[in-house]
Amino acid sequence: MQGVKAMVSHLEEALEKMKNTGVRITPQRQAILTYLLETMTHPTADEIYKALEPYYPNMSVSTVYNNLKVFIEAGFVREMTYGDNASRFDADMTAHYHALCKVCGKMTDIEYPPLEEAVHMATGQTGFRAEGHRLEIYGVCPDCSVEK
Amino acid sequence: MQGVKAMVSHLEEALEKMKNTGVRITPQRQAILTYLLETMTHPTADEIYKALEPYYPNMSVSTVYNNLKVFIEAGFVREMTYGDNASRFDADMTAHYHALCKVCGKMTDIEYPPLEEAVHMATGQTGFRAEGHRLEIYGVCPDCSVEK
DNA sequence: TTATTTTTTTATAATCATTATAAAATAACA
DNA sequence: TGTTATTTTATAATGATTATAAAAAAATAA
Repeated sequence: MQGVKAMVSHLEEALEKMKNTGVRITPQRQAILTYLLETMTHPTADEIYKALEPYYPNMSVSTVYNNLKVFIEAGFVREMTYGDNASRFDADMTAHYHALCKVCGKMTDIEYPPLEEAVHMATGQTGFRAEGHRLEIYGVCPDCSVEK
Repeated sequence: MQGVKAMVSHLEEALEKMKNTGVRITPQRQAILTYLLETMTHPTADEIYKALEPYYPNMSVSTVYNNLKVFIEAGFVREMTYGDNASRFDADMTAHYHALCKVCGKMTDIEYPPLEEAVHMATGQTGFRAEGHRLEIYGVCPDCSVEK
């Protein structure tokens, strides 16, 4: 949870960085970024769009998507992807985790002792009743590291 | 990595359990499950469909989806979801993890020391060059635990 | 300032994974 | 064998995201 002060400075920092890298600071961009910094709910693109629609009556959903991509590339925003790839299925029900290659999309098993402690701490902290968890490493697989 | 022996027994076990719970063992079901047990590539629904198409020329994609759901409910298969929900965006770039409520969809922050060790071990094991990682707890949030 | 160029936004259509629906096929059971 | 329940198929619908092209806005040059 970040305070108002940190939030404002994050906004200023972001605007500064955008200015320096030649990315225009449009009203829509400022609104989307401000909304993301203000809200704690990890909104979807559509939620952002709906929240800003009253203030920007003819803003397009594309604008939200386009600018989210800009922010992600600039490192201001992080995406938790659930929507742009197909689900993958695994018949190995033993406890294990996965590494995903961002180049070729390959998914590799990781053998690692279950993160009981982390899960326990998380449930205590959030009050969640945990039914499962996933750890995923994102990066480049050895095959894709070779070339280039 | 599971051996052929374990695989066969998993198949038999699954077929047995299906028989006991009144789920019919159709050729398509057996083919999908066998393929999932044989392959190590964590295939998508479409990959499964394409792999089995030559042998079952008029099988439908729906059949793949339907039966994957059956297997998941029976506990034979696990789904790594990337495709049935919208992405969520977070402007808090500090290292933290998330808990997701399967009832209301709410996403809650978890403060936890970064899993450096797990990531390090994973990169050593897989040869991946890691650029990031995610830990997610799945379960029911306190609000949704109350009612029912 | 005005004209020109570049970037951004908008509106709309296209794509892709997934789900819903209903008819046809199959299997179980009486 | 006839009847019922389940499963498969084919097709359409949905929903998130991306692509495209024209319009608008901002930056730059003259």
